[in-house]
Amino acid sequence: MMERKEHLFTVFEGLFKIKSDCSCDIFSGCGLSDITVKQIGYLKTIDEHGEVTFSKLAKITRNSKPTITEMVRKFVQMECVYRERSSDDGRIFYIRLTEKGQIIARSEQNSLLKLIEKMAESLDEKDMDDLIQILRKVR
Amino acid sequence: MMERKEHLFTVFEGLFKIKSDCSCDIFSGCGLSDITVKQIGYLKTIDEHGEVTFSKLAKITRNSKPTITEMVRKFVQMECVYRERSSDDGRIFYIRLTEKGQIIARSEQNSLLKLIEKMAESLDEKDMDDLIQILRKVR
DNA sequence: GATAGTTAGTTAGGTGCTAACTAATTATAT
DNA sequence: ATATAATTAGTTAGCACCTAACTAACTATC
Repeated sequence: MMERKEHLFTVFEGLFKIKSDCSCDIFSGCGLSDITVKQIGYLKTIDEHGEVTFSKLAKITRNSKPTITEMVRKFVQMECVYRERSSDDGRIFYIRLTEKGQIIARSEQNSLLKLIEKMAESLDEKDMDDLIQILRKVR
Repeated sequence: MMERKEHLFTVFEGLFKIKSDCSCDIFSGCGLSDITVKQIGYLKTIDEHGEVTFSKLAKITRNSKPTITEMVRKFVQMECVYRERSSDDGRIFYIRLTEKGQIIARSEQNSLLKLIEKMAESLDEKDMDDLIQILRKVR
């Protein structure tokens, strides 16, 4: 039993490594190797709330409006977001993710997808079905 | 095939979540919920090099000695390391990990181990063997 | 004299704040 | 309908704190 655990450990260690490498590739592919965890978190928040204004983001993240202004300025500079003026209210700007911003915001899913792709390349359909059946039992 | 990938995605998403939660538990269990990625990295470096002095750590990490002094001061404060004076040379201090420091340094392995334990609880021996056989094919 | 580690002072960048402001909208009075 | 007061959206300026790192100078030890 101990040996099985060791083998499992080794095998999963490898999987986690692959995913981590995919993640790094995503960031450096976007020219953002040193983006911070906080910044990624904020991009995810913007992604999760489709229609987000400065005031709304300030409320969601519990930050002040000037903080959001500065953050968005940086993201614009990094080409992760852009401002879109509302047609209904001349004061309002929506914060929109660029293509790059979306990639970063979804880096977690994207790197996991890459891992799944890699697995699909190496495994046949039976293997995958078995894998799904087995792993479904883990809570 | 697409459906299999989706199922795999879902199942692995769950596994990654479990591991991530284990990781967070480890840090907050040590009273270090807000330890930085850099700090964890340095503790790992200290862990990997058994016998490490200030000069050596400065060399390994490509930092200046005062930087190491300050970093170690913080880690001492966080109760992650302690200084051990060399008996051979009064100038030399070894940087040693405390129990807590070791836990943090090995948080990656520890959280993965917790995940493996959790899996061992849910799976019988055949399942585990199958799992190992299947996942071994992934490169 | 050379080396191990420390202290003093500094810089850069991330993260966040308050106070004050402009521009735009809404509410109210006439 | 128009004018004015009040409110709201977002910005600018200045500041604070933190992490991470540096150089210069120093003390202790070999």
